[in-house]
Amino acid sequence: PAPAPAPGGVTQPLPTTSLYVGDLEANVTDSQLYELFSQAGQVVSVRVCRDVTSRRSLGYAYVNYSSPMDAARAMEALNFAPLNNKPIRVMYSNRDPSSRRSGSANIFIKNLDKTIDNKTLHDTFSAFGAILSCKVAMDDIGQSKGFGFVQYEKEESAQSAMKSLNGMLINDKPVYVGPFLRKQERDNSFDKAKFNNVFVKNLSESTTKDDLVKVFSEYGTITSAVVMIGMDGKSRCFGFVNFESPDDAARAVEELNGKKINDKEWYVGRAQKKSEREMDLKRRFEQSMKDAADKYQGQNLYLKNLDDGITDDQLRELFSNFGKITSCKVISCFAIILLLFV
DNA sequence: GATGAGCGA
Repeated sequence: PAPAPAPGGVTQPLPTTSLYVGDLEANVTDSQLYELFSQAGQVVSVRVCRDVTSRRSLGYAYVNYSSPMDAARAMEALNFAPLNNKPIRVMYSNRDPSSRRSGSANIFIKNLDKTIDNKTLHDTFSAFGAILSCKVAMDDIGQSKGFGFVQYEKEESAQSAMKSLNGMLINDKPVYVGPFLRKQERDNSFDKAKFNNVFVKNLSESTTKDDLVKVFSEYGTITSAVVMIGMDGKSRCFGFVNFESPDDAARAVEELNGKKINDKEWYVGRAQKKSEREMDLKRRFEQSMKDAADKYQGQNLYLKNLDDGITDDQLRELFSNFGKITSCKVISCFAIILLLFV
């Protein structure tokens, strides 16, 4: 039996004769495990852990040897061996849950070639230090999903694996190797993502670049500011302000968004990258196409690839000879208008 | 494109 967690955060040496066997298929039995693990040496005991009342398998087991050599041999030989067609995962038993909880030295790998299996992943990543646990994510028929996980014993192994392998070609595919993050942590880090460039819209037509500079420089040093101007030379009533410091940009957004200036309620937010903006526009466009198709099937025309400066009125005039127009709207200056004929 | 599961008698 493994020792209980040591008090006071003292690190216990790993017990070298007790193995934890995880990822068990639900029907795997003690005797199957006994038979398999006996190949590596004299097994002292085997137990599939089960729910106390339902007796259903919890999907993991312990296998104990008397000789550390046998246990080591079993780890090496039987890790990822299939039982009931599912690869088992073998590690030393460690009853101290702290490293599991902290998730330290845990890395994530994606864009893996589908031919890379558990063993290959293990062999590739064990060059950087001792691995506690490793696996390729598989679908229900045992095909690689193209990503996987490695948890090292030591943080420095994880760091050097990330540094050395991120972006490297494995079987001709450049792999991503980065820290493992739970979904929530990923979402949070996106929220806190730093930005310098601020987008401001709903400006009054008379608001100039100098006005923007005046207002925004309250919050920090500005490296550039612009009010976007249409073909007609008039303000398009939006602009961008770039800050030297992301903290200042965040503060400006925080304090200026929704503020009334010259009778206009400004929208102030993080400026989207071009790709983000295009995605957004595309989504909105597809939605408005759907809505319009539902409402006015057969009566509307769609135009795309319009010049930025085209207005509702210009289009209405252009199409007016062909019938009565009930509505004519440029949905986004970048792509689309929708015309409705009766 | 993708971010598991996980420690007993």
